[in-house]
Amino acid sequence: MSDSGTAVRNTRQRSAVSALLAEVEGFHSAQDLHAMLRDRGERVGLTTVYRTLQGLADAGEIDVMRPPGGEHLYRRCSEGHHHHLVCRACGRTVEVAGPTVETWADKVAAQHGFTNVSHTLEIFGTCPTCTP
Amino acid sequence: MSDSGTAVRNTRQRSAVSALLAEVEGFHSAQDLHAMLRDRGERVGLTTVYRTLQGLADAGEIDVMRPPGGEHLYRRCSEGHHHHLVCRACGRTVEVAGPTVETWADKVAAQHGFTNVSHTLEIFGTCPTCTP
DNA sequence: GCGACAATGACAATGATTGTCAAAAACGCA
DNA sequence: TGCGTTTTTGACAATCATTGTCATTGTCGC
Repeated sequence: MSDSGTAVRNTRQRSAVSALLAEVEGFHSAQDLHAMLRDRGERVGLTTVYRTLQGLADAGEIDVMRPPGGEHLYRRCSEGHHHHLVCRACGRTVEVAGPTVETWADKVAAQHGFTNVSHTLEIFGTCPTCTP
Repeated sequence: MSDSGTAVRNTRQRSAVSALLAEVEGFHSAQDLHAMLRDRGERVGLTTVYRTLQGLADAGEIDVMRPPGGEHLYRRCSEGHHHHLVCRACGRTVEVAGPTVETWADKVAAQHGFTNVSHTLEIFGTCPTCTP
């Protein structure tokens, strides 16, 4: 389940998506990224964008967020595990690291005998700029 | 935005959904709940189930979880704020309270000047029963 | 009891995501 | 380097939960 025969091939489309993610900031939906690629002149199918993003997410190279609004948002993010603080009004995103939370989550899970633990955490609020 | 003229009326359908949620255990999707209501002989439209669940969620009477699989899951849960530890294999759910996390989230948000803060946290793992 | 007004519900619409499958491209190997 | 195998691509259809619509119905204040 880790690196059996599945040889991942290096294609122009995959590179294009990776390159784009390396340049843009903030979260973007798959459709959003697809549109940007087309603006750049890169011809990549929407289906391929979805699949590439899924692959990158599986590989841990990008982060997926599911805001309570609808679409999945993808973002290339810094190494290691961290979480996001998102402004409800303007969408501004701050990356926050939370060793406290990591420890707590692992501890709680262990207390209940859970193994192979992962977790997701998003914090939503109104940022200073958007506060009246 | 809190309790202006919007008078919430007490209807048979709303009671039915509430009553059902009070009896069933674990998380259920809207469609799931709708099917259960029909089995019970309660005639409630799917649209109404969705709207009622939304209302209850807004009022904080039920909890919404968005598992990485698709549908929203609703559950009547204990008072106060808490989170969930979910088994990837069997779906068993454990309610966990995390004062540590609440504090941490609020603190981090405050540090960045965010107000009106809320957060979502789910922990996924494999429960003891499902561990080989 | 009556009237205003929110709630209901059948149905259509939306819209993101996934499935399909033939054609094209990439990589391993000789 | 050339060839064959195998993955990948991409246009389109399909899926499916959720939301919008709007005429009708039921509630609640008075």
